[in-house]
Amino acid sequence: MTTIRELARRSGVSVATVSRVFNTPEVVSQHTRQRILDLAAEIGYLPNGSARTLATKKSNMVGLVWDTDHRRPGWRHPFLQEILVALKTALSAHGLNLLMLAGHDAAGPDDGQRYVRAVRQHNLDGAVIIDNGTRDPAVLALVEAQVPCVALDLRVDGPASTYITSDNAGGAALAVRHLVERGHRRIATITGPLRTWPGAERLVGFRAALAGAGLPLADSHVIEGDFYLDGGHAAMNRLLALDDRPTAVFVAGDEMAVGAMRAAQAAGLRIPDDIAIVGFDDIEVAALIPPGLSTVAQNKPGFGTAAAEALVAMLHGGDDPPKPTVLPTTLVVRGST
Amino acid sequence: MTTIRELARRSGVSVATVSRVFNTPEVVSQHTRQRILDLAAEIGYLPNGSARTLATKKSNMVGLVWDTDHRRPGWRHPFLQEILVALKTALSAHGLNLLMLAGHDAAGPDDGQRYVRAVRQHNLDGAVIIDNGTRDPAVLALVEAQVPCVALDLRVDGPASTYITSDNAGGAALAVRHLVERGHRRIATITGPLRTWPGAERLVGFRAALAGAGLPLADSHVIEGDFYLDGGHAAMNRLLALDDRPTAVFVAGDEMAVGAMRAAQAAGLRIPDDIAIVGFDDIEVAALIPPGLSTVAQNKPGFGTAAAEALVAMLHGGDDPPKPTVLPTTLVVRGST
DNA sequence: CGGTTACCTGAAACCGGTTACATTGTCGGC
DNA sequence: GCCGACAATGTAACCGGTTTCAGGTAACCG
Repeated sequence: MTTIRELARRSGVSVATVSRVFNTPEVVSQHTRQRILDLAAEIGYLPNGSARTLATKKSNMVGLVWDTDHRRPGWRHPFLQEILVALKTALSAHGLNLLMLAGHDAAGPDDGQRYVRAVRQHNLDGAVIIDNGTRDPAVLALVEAQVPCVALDLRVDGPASTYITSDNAGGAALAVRHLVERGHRRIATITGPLRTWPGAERLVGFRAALAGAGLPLADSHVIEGDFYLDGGHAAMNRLLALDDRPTAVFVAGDEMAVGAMRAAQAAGLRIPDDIAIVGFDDIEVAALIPPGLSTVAQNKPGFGTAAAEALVAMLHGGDDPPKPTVLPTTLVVRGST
Repeated sequence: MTTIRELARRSGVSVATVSRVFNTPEVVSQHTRQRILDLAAEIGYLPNGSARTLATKKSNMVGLVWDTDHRRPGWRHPFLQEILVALKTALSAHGLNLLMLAGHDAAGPDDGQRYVRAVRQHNLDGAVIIDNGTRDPAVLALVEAQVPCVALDLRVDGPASTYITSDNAGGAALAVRHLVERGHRRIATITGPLRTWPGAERLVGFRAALAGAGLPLADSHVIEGDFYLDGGHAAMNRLLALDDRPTAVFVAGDEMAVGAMRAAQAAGLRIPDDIAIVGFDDIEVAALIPPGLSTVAQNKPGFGTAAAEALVAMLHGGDDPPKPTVLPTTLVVRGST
């Protein structure tokens, strides 16, 4: 484990000069710089990150806040992996690493300050928050503490935070217009949890698009779901039991949509002839389950890259946080409509 | 940002005593300890992780090596999310955090030492490696550098490393015995990439179980796949074109199995009557795609918890690395057999 | 009552970097 | 020939902890 003093000694300069070679190379003469770099490569010198962080208070690490929903043990994010890949790639291009922060199951006190504590303790430069639908006070504490934050699918608002989200309302409208074009007039919806931003926005877009098409919407045709398969299944059963059963359903999440399709099929209905279904997300199963789920696709890697860019902008820029990013959605038509 | 000196000053003791309160509380008198702890809580003192790491050379962070396969942009791990949840939970119970290391797409030189560099630079205590099928030299360099490592589904061998894997051979045998019980005699297989440990082992188990049942295996009935949907599709088409077409196929990965099912269905075959299929993994789609994919289920969270335990054992234990963990597999029977 | 011993605490060196400030040497201009 | 500007480097304080070593006090013992 060679240190900076060792390298300085061997190259006959002071530690300050060596330090400058790595931090402000332009101020050290071409000649000594090259000599030091060569020697560094030869003896395999690596600056110690902790020492550097201690001195500069910058760690080049950002926290990843992604906690499970303790009320829902089996909770899965529909496309966490795609986000993570894109996020990691985009961050590491800027020399940033991702530290996964311990959630509510961590050791130690859980007073709603756990993320703030982690950030302070590790000198994290910022954080990326992946919403899990629980209104976790620890997350809010993070934006309140003015840690540079970018949240995914969670609307946060603070002097050092911004968020990334899909065009949820627009996507819902795409779905509605598609169904209207197919001739549907009685269109219902199974929403996400309305306390979540995507859940709420997709319903807003749905309502607006229906109104825009001059179509009525019965209260019974709006059922709040939970983004889970079973929830979609149950919600669809309630819709099917109605006297004025809809001919089409916009389901605000693919997982639920799959559950809804199964409920419809179990009830002996044919898709799309007896009932059409449009989902949201475009997860892998959507293409695989017969007759194919038409759905509103989200730009999954876009979340990761946009989050990274926004965060880097905050870290380097310094001034106001970037405006929220709204990722466009696209309609993917398959057999269910 | 209160420091240890500040806390020491305010509580009228030396920094050494404060430090001891947090590290070796038993050596400081009950009375002063309590006083310091109270004051610490009151003014919100948090030990600085970087300073601590600098002094102790322990960071309480472990690296997560999980890189994408650059030859396969869309590559997804079949159950990364389950592993991550379990891993994170189990590690944080021991006060350990997970640092996601930048892969081949990182900034800086890529000479096969990138993970070793990252470990040294951040003083990581160890690493968890999730195999991606590429024989990445940077991963091997990590175990060679004797960084405490535990690998998932990758057989590594070193004085400071161990691995976790499913009982791949046993699982394959479960599948074969199940098919034999159903009366099948001509059983083929679509394997994973044979350079991967699961790919190779599942074939070994398959062969052994067939032999154990006294059944022959034609060379043409073994097709090497790639764990991808399209690969499974193509491989199945090759099997279907054979003169002695098998009546059952053991497909060594669910993703491929789904592709295989679609190929069979596209060829007008009925599942399971014309051809039976057993997969491996038990991913979510397996239950959703009609008629339901019978499959060998892996203990997905088990990978994460076992990895955490093995790593903790290495970090605390100090002596020989723990024996490799082999997680039991179970057969899940659905409509495809 | 003197000498151990055990227990608690403090002083100071150290971990490996960064950086404000001081120093040295060169060069151009007058 | 002197002065100021500038470029290159060195000195040393500092970041916030941990830990070795030594010192002081009280209890215990014969």
